Amino acid sequence: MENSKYHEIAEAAVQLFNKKGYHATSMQDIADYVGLQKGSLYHYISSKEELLERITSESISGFVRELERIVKKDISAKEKLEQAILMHFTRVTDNIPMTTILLRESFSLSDDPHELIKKATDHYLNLWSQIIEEGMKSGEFKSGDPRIAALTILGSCNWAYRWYQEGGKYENVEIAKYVTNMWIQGIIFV
Amino acid sequence: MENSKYHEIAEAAVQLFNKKGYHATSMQDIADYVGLQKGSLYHYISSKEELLERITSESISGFVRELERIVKKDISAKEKLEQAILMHFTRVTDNIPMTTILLRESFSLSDDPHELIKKATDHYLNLWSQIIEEGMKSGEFKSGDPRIAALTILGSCNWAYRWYQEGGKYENVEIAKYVTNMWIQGIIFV
Amino acid sequence: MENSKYHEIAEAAVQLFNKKGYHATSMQDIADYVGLQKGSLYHYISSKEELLERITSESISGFVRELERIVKKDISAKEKLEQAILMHFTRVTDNIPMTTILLRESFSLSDDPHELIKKATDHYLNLWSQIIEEGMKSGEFKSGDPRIAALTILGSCNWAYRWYQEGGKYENVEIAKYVTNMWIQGIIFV
Amino acid sequence: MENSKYHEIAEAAVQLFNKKGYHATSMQDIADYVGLQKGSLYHYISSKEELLERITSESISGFVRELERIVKKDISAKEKLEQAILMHFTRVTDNIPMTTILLRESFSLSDDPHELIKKATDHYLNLWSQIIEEGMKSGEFKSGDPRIAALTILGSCNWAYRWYQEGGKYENVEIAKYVTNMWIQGIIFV
DNA sequence: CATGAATGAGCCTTCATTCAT
DNA sequence: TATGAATGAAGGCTCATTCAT
Repeated sequence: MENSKYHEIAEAAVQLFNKKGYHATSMQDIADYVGLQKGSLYHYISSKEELLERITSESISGFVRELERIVKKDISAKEKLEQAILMHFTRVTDNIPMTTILLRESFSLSDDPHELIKKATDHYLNLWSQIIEEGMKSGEFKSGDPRIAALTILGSCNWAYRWYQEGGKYENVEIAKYVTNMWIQGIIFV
Repeated sequence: MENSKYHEIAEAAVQLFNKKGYHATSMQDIADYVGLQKGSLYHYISSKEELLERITSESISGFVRELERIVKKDISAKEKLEQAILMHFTRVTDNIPMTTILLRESFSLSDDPHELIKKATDHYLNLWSQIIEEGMKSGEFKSGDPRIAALTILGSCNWAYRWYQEGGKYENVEIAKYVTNMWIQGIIFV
Repeated sequence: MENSKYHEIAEAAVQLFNKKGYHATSMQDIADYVGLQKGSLYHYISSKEELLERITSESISGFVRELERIVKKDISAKEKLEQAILMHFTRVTDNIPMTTILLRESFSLSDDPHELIKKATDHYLNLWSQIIEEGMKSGEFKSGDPRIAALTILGSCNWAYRWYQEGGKYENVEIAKYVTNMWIQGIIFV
Repeated sequence: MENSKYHEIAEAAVQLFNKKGYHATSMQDIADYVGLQKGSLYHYISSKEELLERITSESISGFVRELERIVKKDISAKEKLEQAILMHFTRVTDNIPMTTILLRESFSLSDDPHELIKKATDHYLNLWSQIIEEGMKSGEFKSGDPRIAALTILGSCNWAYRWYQEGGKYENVEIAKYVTNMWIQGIIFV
């Protein structure tokens, strides 16, 4: 209850950073959005960059948390990959504004916080690679470079932050399944 | 020879926009990079935004030009798709700075030039969809939504602007072939 | 009390625009005058031009307001003309800086605010013409073109912004009466 | 013939200073007008201000020259005044751009050249005052302050630079005569 | 808590002028 | 003469942040 004002501000930042970009959003914009004077924002946050830090780190943490859960499961690599793609794609598309900020704006962080995001992202990538490597070793997947495979799959899902629109022809889960299928079986008929 | 100063400036912009981002790059930065006073830049360009316009539109034009060449060829849809992926991936990775600016900064353009980029991008996407639709109709490809397939494949290649590094373990062409393979045949053993 | 800073700024602008001209006055000059940083001025105004707009429109409004009062009176055209000349001349000379800005700088406004000033000025001229036409119709005044007569009389008074100096040989009201007399009776002995 | 380029430049300055104002006119504007590069202008002039100096001093000189001719004539003060008003009004209206610059922009000159214009203007005013004083002494004119009378008459004529338009209802000479009449006889029926 | 005045650094851009060619 | 590259100072304005009230 007490933090509610902070969350209003963070939500304003999410919406505005998403829409206009981090640099193009002013503290004035945020203050207007929540109905405060811009000086008052500093009772809740310590800087504009802190907002970006929190948004991006919350965003990446969510991805990591979910993937860790999947990795730990006692299922085949193929099933893990299916679930990972499904999770990642729906998470991107369920939360376009935050994901957009994570993917497009985190490089605007200054060195230290940027490093934190990069580390989390790296960890996330490692979890992906692990799944794929597991499948390659077990013979489920064709052999190849697990890291590059992971990056490629991730890229294909991440990109959705640029094109997916709610209320379009398909639900995001449908698309997620389609994408999963493309990855698992390829696009060509055997 | 005569335009050389303009090209120096444009090149400086490419490097700096890539490294620091469009908003975080000042005209002073560009001037320092080329060894002029910042006022002097305006003999060669009319505004900072014009630089961004030129860089992004040159970048997208290159992709379009190459893809149009492929689309026109008298080869199977599968071959077109292979060539398209190869072309797109290598173009992204051969020219990381420009592609980064196209993909990350073009949304900082103001409305009119932004619209131009969006139109060109749309056209590019249509060409991709066309190839895929062709393959679906001919029975080469599994049926599905061509546009979503195109966006997914594109995303997987675009993302390389974030992770590909020259001088790494593999040449970009090798990776491009690997990615093509994953898309064509899937990641799973039959 | 609360607006006092805005008024200080406006007053500074009046003094400086009068003395140096609108273009030759910088925001720095104004800031120095009121003892603020130039960026701080923008808490009170939205642009340099806005200052000019307000000054000029306030100035012309005063003239219009006073003349409307005179026009409505139930007195002869001759008396109205006398009062109008007296009012206009003393208003010009009581407030040289503002009038100077109105007369010398309003053409520096951009199109839309300039149009507003021109409309108000036109209205003011029409009121003058009305008085004169009235006198011509009633036979008080020699017949002629009322608009040109009005412009000529106005010019003779306006010009005082260039030469009248407080503390000179005569009070402005004395001069105003003299000017009125010249207009009413001419300069020649009958 | 050789000076023709200089005169082109001066003419461009007259047109542009009149239309946009001295400060709002750039050397680039002038260069464009005459079809040179702005650097090339400096083969003909030494500075932007010099242009303003020449234009204003040429303008005031013309007025002085003409009035001196009138003052020297062996005619009555009344006739001199009539001729002076006619001359001044037609000169203003025959050459609106130059007169506009003289009347509106000469205060933008820096101290020394400004002083020259002020001296010439003062001399011009003295000639007017002389005529009027002569008439007052001879009993032709009502007695009063000759300088103030002169300034008032001048103002009424000068103002025409703001409102007179060629091709309007009346020729400027007609208006000049009307103005003369108003001054000589007053606006009221006896 | 909230305000809003104030800061000070920085931004993009303009411009009169100079000068080597 | 004419060019056009280059300067360097200045201009109006924005903005994240601070702080007394």
